[in-house]
Amino acid sequence: MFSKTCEYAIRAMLFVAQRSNSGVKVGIKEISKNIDAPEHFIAKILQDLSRRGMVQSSKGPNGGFFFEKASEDYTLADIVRAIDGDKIFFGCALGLTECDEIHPCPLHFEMKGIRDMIKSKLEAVKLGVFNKDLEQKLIFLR
Amino acid sequence: MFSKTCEYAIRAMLFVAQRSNSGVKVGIKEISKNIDAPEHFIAKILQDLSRRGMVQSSKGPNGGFFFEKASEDYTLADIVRAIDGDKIFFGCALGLTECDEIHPCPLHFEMKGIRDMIKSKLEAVKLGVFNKDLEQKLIFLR
DNA sequence: TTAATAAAAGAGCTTTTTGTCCTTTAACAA
DNA sequence: TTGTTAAAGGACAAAAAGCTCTTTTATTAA
Repeated sequence: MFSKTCEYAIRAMLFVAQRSNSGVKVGIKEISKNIDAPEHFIAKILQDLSRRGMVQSSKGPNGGFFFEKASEDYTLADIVRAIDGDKIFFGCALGLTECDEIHPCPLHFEMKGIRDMIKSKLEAVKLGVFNKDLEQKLIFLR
Repeated sequence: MFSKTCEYAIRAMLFVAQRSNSGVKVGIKEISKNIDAPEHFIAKILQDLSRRGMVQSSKGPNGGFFFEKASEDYTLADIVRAIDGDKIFFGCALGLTECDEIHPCPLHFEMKGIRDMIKSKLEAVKLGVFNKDLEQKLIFLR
């Protein structure tokens, strides 16, 4: 469904969101441990998201990744779009380059609804909404 | 959503289904042209599906791929399972190795419904159902 | 102002996926 | 039986995805 990179990205961002909520910055090592993902790899991914302004970072002692208030308004759909593009929302399930209402693949109409559902669900989920459930260990990132 | 291999597989099988319906065997070249896919690559894919008995083939002049009656009862879900496995139906959207009702990832419950929909839709579609629409060019494989 | 810390950046490696090519085997027809 | 056709099989190549390592830069605190 998502690329591995995108899975890591979402898990990392949700983790930073939760910790950032308590006013703390988190380093790569801590993120890596808590979401069970390769350290250097998620470093790259967060670097990328950081350049896009979707997460903030600071270097040096007590540095790490964190969210400014506004950043918590990003949705899962934003992350997916940043990492995987919008193929999952609009691409053809059978890989046709042209696939739409007037030139549909056999699954076009069946899949339309599913894609729309995925899109609207991911667009409805802001990064901060899982903070409490994560803290209470009702849901998990690893 | 599906691997490229799986996209080709579905398109190739739907094409064979339609032609086979008219009692004709189709060669790799013709399939390749009609679904716009690399010749040698889909040869491999069909070889694989043929070994599994999901499509029939014969060598030599007038040889090619075709369906025995029973083969038209295979569903798109069967093809997907044969090529990509059942990750798309049961895997965790965020890539957790353990993700279920008692140890869910943040998206577990949201995604459950979507996965079930995909599964039931693909399981409902037998290979032959598109034959007429394909013939009438209401839907396309390239 | 120096040492320590932690992210940024760049280069490179490994594995998987996708795609190609060549030889072999089976079927058929002349 | 011999030549032609078309799939089967094996080996290999290219590209993308996933992952690692090392150096540089910025920040902080002693």
